[in-house]
Amino acid sequence: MPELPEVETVRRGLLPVMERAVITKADIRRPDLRWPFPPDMAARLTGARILGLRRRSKYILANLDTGETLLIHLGMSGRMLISGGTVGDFHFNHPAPEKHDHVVLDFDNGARVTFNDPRRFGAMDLLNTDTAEEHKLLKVLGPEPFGNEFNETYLAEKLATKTAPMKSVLLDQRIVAGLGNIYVCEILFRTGISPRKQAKKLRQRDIAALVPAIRDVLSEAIEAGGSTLKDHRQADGDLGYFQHSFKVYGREGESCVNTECNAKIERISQSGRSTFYCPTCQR
DNA sequence: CATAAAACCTGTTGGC
DNA sequence: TGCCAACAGGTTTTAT
Repeated sequence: MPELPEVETVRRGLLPVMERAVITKADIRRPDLRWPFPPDMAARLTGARILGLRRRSKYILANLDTGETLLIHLGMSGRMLISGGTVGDFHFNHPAPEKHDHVVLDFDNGARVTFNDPRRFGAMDLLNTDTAEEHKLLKVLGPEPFGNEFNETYLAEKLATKTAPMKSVLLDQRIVAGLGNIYVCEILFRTGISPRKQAKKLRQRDIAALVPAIRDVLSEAIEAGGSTLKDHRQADGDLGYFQHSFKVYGREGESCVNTECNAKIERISQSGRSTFYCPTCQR
């Protein structure tokens, strides 16, 4: 489900119910997702107050007042659903747990946050807040696309020696963090770069164009509340809308959106993932 | 080291 | 309607 825009949308949805709230109960309904949970995770979460929620790449990080940070990754199919709480005079009840509801957190404000993940590629872990960046899952990440570290000079240096195709390179979280299959396709279309193009063969002007294109596509997607394909929901249950703005993703066989272009969008497979692109507009 | 393929899971979809 | 293959938003691990 989630690339950076979806994760950011989920974070923003969780913020009003989780920030400053205390976890009154942690129901860990199975021992693992992608990896085993810390065996005492429930005890370490219970009674903790959430001081803040931030995002690093596709990870949500909840800073606790216990000196620990709760790390959350949604994998391919993970969702965070809010229930309960009080809006005005109206009190909402909690629904019974459903299939694939793996972790249920209750808060002192009456709200409940449920982690649901059918494919279980998601993850949760607890780490020391002071050394969070050293966590094995975080230390391998490249710069945030919106950060100052990510710029034309940096990208040019990273691409200079790579023989891999641009599609693979932009999916590589060590180069820039947060992009996934959908948004890489959209970014390459917007910049007119072929997904098959070897990274080292990019022209400087294309490298220069990539930096703002990455930021623009991600910003627009966040603005739209992410993309809803199969199961992405904002934390409040609303749908994202950016899927209506896809220019190539999922459009195999359709006409290219450029009116002066007569080509059809093609789908190819690159390192096991589907790539959608216009063979005429992207060179 | 760089790159590609396989692996982890379950659910949905489309073709026959 | 039923069955089965293909595919799905990710990322680590294993192989080449």
